[in-house]
Amino acid sequence: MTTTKERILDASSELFRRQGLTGTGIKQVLAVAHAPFGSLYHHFPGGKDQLAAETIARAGSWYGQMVMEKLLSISDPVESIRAAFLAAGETLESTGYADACPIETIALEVASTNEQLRVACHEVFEAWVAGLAAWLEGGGVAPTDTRPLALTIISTLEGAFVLARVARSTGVLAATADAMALLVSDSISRASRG
Amino acid sequence: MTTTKERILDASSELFRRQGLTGTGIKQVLAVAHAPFGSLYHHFPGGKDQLAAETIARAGSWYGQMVMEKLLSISDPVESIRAAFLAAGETLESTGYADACPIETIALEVASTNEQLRVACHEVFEAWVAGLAAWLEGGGVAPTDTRPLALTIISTLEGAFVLARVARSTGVLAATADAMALLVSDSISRASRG
DNA sequence: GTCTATAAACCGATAGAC
DNA sequence: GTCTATCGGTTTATAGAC
Repeated sequence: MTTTKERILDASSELFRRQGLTGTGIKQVLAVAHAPFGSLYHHFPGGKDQLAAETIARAGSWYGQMVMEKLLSISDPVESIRAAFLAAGETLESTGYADACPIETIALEVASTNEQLRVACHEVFEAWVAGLAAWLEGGGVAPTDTRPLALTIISTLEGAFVLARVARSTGVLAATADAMALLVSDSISRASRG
Repeated sequence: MTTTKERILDASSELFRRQGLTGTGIKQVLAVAHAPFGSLYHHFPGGKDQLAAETIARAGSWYGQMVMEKLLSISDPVESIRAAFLAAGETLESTGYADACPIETIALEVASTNEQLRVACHEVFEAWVAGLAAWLEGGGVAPTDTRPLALTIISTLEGAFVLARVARSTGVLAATADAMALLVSDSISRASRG
């Protein structure tokens, strides 16, 4: 059973991802959620900022889990990384180049304008980096390499989303998939050599 | 001598970069530009959309040229790429993590909401990729590798900007600088061997 | 407690004074 | 042609009806 608050957060997640935070009105969120206007301030007394903060944390956690599950489903880490980038491209294409990272647009909008939301976005990315670094270490990457490599992989995915969405093409995800697979492969073979 | 139109475009470039397109009002742009309100519709009859389109093209061209000049100033392509990433980090830090890519926030905002501006952003990125690919070929990268490598480098830089701005740290630019230098180095040595 | 009606401010855009 | 005053619409937020 879905509660009103969950429906509101589902709607805000989708709209913020496609239109950004400042580009989305709370009335539009409530219309999509099929909730009356006043219910927003009942469930989110802090108004739009609180809605945004909870949306960032919830959508960020959901997206990170989804990506990690995809990585864990393939045993070879090099092919896992490649598959994750290609799968992101397929999702993008099948949603009309709308559904990429749920917090990226918000992150750029708030980075210099809203300290509280900036920190909320940072915490999501930091959790992703930590999770990916741990997974890389389990896959045979040297411990000193895991964090820089995780930062690079997530940065590249986020940047590829920007180029792919404005190009309406998955080419950049194919190119970055190969590059990231090569970096992971290099790192593992360097660790095994000593 | 700076014209009113140039002052308006300078102001819109800075404000759109920091606050995004939907987060910036045209009244705020004119206030920063020290221009009266009516002058916007004199110089930009198409209103905010025309202002945005010209801002994207102008700021995008300026930023691409600036980065390319930085790349050309160092002879070794591997160290050029590393230096460009590190320099971007220094600029970011010295501007309070505000001045990154001038069109990235706009690109994500308009990708699914404004077809004309989406294309304008795509054209800017496409010009950057073509310029960087040509530069890489001149540096010894195999012709078949130049475009995928250019796409990867620009994607990684754009993504690193997102993480760096919300983290208020240049660490991700240091990590990605090393990774991109490694990719370029690998590509050049692969070309020279085969 | 759920929801409607409205407030106060701001948006992009335009008409028209000078 | 430069600029001001204002339009209609929309924004977030709140007050209060039921």
